[in-house]
Amino acid sequence: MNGQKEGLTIKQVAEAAGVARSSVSRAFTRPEMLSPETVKRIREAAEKLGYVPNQTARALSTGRHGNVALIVPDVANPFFPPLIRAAQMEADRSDLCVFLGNSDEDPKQEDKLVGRFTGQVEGLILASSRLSDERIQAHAALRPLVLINRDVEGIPRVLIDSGSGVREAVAHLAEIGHRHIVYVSGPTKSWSNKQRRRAVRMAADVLGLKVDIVAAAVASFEAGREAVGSILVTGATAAIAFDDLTAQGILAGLADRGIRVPEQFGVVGCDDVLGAATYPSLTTVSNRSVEAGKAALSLLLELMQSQSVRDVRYVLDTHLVVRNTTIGHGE
Amino acid sequence: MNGQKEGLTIKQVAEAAGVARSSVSRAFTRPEMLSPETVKRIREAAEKLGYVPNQTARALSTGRHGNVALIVPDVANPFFPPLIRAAQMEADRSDLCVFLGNSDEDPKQEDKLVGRFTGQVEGLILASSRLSDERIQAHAALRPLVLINRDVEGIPRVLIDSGSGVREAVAHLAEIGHRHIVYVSGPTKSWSNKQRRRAVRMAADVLGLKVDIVAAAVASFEAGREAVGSILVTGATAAIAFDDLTAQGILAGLADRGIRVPEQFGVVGCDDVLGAATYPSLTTVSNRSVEAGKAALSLLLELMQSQSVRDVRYVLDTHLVVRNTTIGHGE
DNA sequence: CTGTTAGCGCCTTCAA
DNA sequence: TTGAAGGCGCTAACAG
Repeated sequence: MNGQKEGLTIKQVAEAAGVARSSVSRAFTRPEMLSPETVKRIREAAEKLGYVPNQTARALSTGRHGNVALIVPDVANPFFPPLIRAAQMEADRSDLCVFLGNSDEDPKQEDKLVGRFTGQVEGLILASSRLSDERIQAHAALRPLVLINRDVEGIPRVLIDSGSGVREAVAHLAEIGHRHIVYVSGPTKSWSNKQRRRAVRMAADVLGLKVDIVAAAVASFEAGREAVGSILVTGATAAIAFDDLTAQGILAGLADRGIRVPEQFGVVGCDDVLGAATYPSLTTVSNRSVEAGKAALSLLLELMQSQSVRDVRYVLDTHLVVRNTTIGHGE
Repeated sequence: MNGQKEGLTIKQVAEAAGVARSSVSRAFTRPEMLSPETVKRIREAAEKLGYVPNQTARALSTGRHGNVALIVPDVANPFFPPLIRAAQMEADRSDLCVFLGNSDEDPKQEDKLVGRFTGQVEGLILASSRLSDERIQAHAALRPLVLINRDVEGIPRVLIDSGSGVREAVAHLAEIGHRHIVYVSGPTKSWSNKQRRRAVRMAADVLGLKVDIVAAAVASFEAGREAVGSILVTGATAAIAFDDLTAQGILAGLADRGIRVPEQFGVVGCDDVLGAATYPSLTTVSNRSVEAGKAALSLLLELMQSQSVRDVRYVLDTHLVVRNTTIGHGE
């Protein structure tokens, strides 16, 4: 079974089955146009020979390749793999092959990849694109194109709203008695960081909590650990970190000073990248990246079918996942 | 710039430049066959029109697609993203597009993916393949094929030898005073698991350590946590886990029981998937997955060029990364 | 150096 | 329902 062979074409199958080449073609693409028995005969002959239709020839003739491309800034950033996987699985259900591109956070590289893919795909997904609005629009004019976490008017997009989860986090902290918290910010230019910081500010205002901002130059374990000094001098009793990695760093810095979590200090991460796989397990904001990947691919499929370029803006809200860095086991 | 257009072929470029279609083709694929000025003229005409060669047509005619495929069991398994990224970057240097496949740990699915890709790629890489030797050999007969972490004779392969790092781990534990350790095993059918278990056994024998094997049904945080009971009854004072996730689970289970790490019990992980980003940071065995991805792609490139099917077996050794779950900060 | 001429393997009108 | 023929866009001999 599945003994594919080289250089095997419809021609040999046609001869073996005693039909014309066009019938062989139809037996695979439009069996309803042929009598059931002819289809059967052809399929059997094909099977016996180990014939497999040549995708490339098919694509050249129809313009349909059955391929899509997904480009991300960094495959190794733990935020993306689940998203990639979800998109993959969804593509699989439609028998599509997916090209993966790694832009390395570089607009030039991303542009190059799009160009390289565009000739052999029916559509693309750009996740957290680093491209300018203009370039995105230019590419979208050529092929169906869906954006993830990038808000360009007129281009179908899937947005993860971390604001909703962050607001829940603030409410949760208020509820368990915190009156003064700090937000440990990430990259200042990041869209997500701005969104999160603003959400913390607004929610804290509404609930009458005092909030300070502490900057962690970059989003990393070490940055979080080093920020602990600044965090503690504010007098706050809990911190919401830009992401989980930073939060883990804060946990380490706290442990260095013998401060117990969650009894003496509460910590909340963002993106739920570690799951429950740390100890103590991190209270964090869910990321919905799986849904985002799946939704983006579904959207792309729709786009590919009906060329109508509707202006879709699909927003996924997030929620707080309470684990053990804000409330102890017993409560 | 880069204003690609649909339905633009060599024909229009040929007319615009006043040459034959074959010259246009040559201007792009073999400029050295044309006079420099002709090349220039053609290229300018192409540029002005926004012409981009059609990859599909080219592939049909030459049999070369410029695509490769990489199939992994689970994109979201943190072991793979760095590997994928490395392969990607390497492919990029040769202007290759890479298809990514997720077999979902399922041989059938993997076989399906290979079949779907095989028609439009020049070669494939199978990472931790779940396929039978026979299927792998069948596929390798059709196209250049490189294996990662799978040892099939006659098929070029890149192997990460966790054995060397595991031996270092055992030596390290012996050196800091442990006399009785346990290996917490992962999936029994896994090649890596067998390799690691054997390495522990052998190294322990050589050093005169007592070693017990405790099975964690699957490799996961929860499995590790639940294994702690069985671990403790053996009387061992340290554990080497199949992977980092399991090790984290063990850490959690130990903490549940108030057992301090590393003072009362030592823990070593495998694969260095978390980096130093946990607290206490995990002593573990490096994974070399980046090198593996890069090497696999280089190997594939060689294979694709010289059809000589040499029996390459490229082994990457690993090393122990000592952090804080075996030795405290002070030492 | 450059033009002419066949295909690559398949799909798809158009007739029969 | 089936066959014949042309073409998708490009490359690769073969001439000139």
